[in-house]
Parts: sequence; C-alpha cells; structure tokens
Amino acid sequence: MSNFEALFDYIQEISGKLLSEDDKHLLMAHFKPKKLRKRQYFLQEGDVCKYIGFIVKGSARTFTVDEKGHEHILKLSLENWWLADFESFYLLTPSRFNIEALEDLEVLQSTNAQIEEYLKQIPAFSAMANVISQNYTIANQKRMQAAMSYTAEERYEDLVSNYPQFLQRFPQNMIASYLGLSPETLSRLKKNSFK
Amino acid sequence: MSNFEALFDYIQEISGKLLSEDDKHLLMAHFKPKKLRKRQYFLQEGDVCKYIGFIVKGSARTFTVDEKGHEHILKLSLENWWLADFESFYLLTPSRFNIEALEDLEVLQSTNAQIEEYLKQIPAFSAMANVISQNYTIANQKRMQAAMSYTAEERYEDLVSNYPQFLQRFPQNMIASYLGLSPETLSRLKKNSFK
DNA sequence: ACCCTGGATTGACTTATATCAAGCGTATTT
DNA sequence: AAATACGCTTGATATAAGTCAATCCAGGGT
Repeated sequence: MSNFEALFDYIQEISGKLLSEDDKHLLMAHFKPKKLRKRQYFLQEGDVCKYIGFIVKGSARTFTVDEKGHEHILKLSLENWWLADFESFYLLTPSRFNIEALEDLEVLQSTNAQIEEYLKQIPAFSAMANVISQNYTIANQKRMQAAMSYTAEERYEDLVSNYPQFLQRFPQNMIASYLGLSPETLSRLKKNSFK
Repeated sequence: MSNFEALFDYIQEISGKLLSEDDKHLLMAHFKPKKLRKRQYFLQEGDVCKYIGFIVKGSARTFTVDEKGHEHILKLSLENWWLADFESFYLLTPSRFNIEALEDLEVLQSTNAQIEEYLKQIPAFSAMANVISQNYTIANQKRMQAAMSYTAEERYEDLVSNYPQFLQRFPQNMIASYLGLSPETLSRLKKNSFK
C-alpha cells in the first residue's frame, strides 16, 4: 500500500488539471510501488532503464564512473522528482549511468509503454509532461550555463540559493561531485567564503 | 518568398507524419520569414525572447557575457535547428542570453501563442515537438556529462565525431568557447594530439 | 593593390583546482 | 562498548588551463 496521493497531488499541481476517479484507477493499475534500501541500485550501468520512477520518499543520485574509477554525479533527486536515465528509457539502449538510493527510497515505477498510454488517456498527465519538459529544458540550460561560465564558488552559491534542501539531505562530498569539484576543494571554498 | 519546404520536410521527417495542405497553409500563415545579416542579433540580453526561429539557412550562436566581459557560447546552431532562449520564450522573462548570426541567416519565426495553436491543430507538429523534447533531454544529459567528466581533449574529440560540421562552419575561437576553453588552450590541445 | 581586421599560434607566466596523504570526530555495526 | 567505516578538514605538491603579449597569416573592403 504505497502512497499514491503524492503522485496524484503532484500531477494535479503541475498540470493545473484534476484527475478523475478513472484516471486515478488507471494510474494505480500500472504504477508499481518499489522500495529500495540505502545503497541499493535503481539502475546499473550497462542495463536498459526499463522503468521510470516517481520518488515518494527518499533520495537518489545518478552518476557515472570514468576510466580512472572516479565517480561523477549528474543528478541528485528528492521527493516528487522523476528517476530515470531518459536516454536509455526512451531509446532502450544500455545506460551509461548508475542510479543509487542515498536514503531508503520509495518509488512508484512504470514502463515506457505504459507512460505512452497515460499520455494518450489522461489529459492531466499529458499536460504535466509538457510542463515538465519545459522545466527540464530551462533547468538544463541554466545548469549548462553555470557549468561553463561560473567559478566553483559561484556554482556553490547558486546551489545554496536554488536547492537549499540539498545541503540538508546530502553529504558534502556528494554535493562536491554534483558541482564537479573534489571534496577537498569544496571544503576549502566554504572556509574561504567566510572571510 | 522564403523556403517553407525546409520546414515542412523537417516536421514530416522528425514526426514521421505527413502534413496536409491545410496544415501547410496554417504554418505559412503564421511563420514569418526573417533575414539577418552576419553579426546581427536575433535576441539581445535583457529582451524577452518573443519569437522562436527555425533556421532555413545560416548559423548562429547563443552566448552570455560575464562580469569580466568574457563571452561564453552555450549553443551553436545550424540549418534545421530551432533558435530561442527557451526560458525567456516560455516564461516571458528577460533573457540572459544573446543570439547572434554568425553567417547571413534566414529563419522562419513564430510566437509562443502561435506555437501553442500549432500543437493543438497539427498532429505532425505536436508529434515533432515530443520527439524534439526527447532529443533535447538526451542531448542535454550527454553534454552535461561531457562537461563534468571529460577532459578538454575528450570534449574536443567528442565534438569532432558528433558534430564534424561545426569544424567547417565555425571559427576555432567559437568552438573553443563552446567547449568552455580559451582559444589558446584549444590551439595547443590540437597541436599536442598529433603526437 | 593595399590596408586592416579577425583569427590562429606560440611563449612566458599565473592561477585554480586536483591529487596525495595524514589526522580527527562521529555515526554505524556488531 | 569496541571496532570500523565514513565524511570532513588541512597541508604540501602537481597539473591543467587561463591570461597576457607578441607575431603571423589570410580574406574582405575600399
């Protein structure tokens, strides 16, 4: 009995439309609750990302491992975010990413085929998808700009003001990796910014 | 009499659907041809991006200027690409970007309100939008990963294999800025990679 | 044909960030 | 409660890339 209310609320809020009872039953029929314990993997590099997950509770990171064995975090995800490697999910290609629970994680997951169904059947769902797509495009554009034009310190300040929750929920070395910094550099940077 | 055929072909190819004669007339009614000479601006920082443009001919760059007066290129665009600051275009906020023609440029441009109309009225157009949205998401994910985990040299090689046209069409200092490098660094990097 | 501008290259030097290594405190496991 | 692992900090050093400056070359404009 996972909490579908979080998903319903989210869809209605983002789309600005209401879900009918039929809509809700359709969603409940094919979104499957899944629980992962901290450290468990939602997706492993090399596997196809068959499911997209809606985070009801907990957090996760999406990361790659380079040839030298260094990890790079591309995404940190919290409640009410979607979890997937979209490239693999859309194209059914093996993923280059790992997605790992950073805290005990509850998701509602569904397949691409089923999502396509929802897009056709549920107006609120399709409206939500359009809004999300816009938001992603905007967020990506911003993050890309930040990565290219900002100094490490500016990127950190940006994160502090835009995602203050991250500081509460994720250890500093994860934040560092997300910002493209070594943990040492982030530590020093914070110390210096007090002056 | 600008060339709408390029736009029609593009929509049909990406969407996998055909445009009816009515569809085409609708598109021709509200996409306005616009020509810019090299160096002219499609969008200036501080203005709202009222139009989205489909590039029929020519090229452009999207860039910011930081406090030190340094330019950072976020996007290089060629024929059959869409030109806009999506954040400003969707939200009607003043743009933080400049979009400048790098070669004489022919676009077909339209407003957001009109695009919404097309999405409702023209099935091929709406299918195209979904495909583009997927492609953008995938491309952004890749570029972000490249920016975070790759060395300058790997990013350059990536560009050489994925966008070889860029090397033909854009001067090296623009490529450098797009890769987040100084022109000097790119020059040296190319020299060394011969060894 | 000439000038002039923009782009590319090269050298010398500076700076930001990574790397390696050690030490410390706190939470987690058993 | 002891043992262990994890995360954070700090110092010393290395490295990649940026900056500044000079030169050279080619193409476009007059």
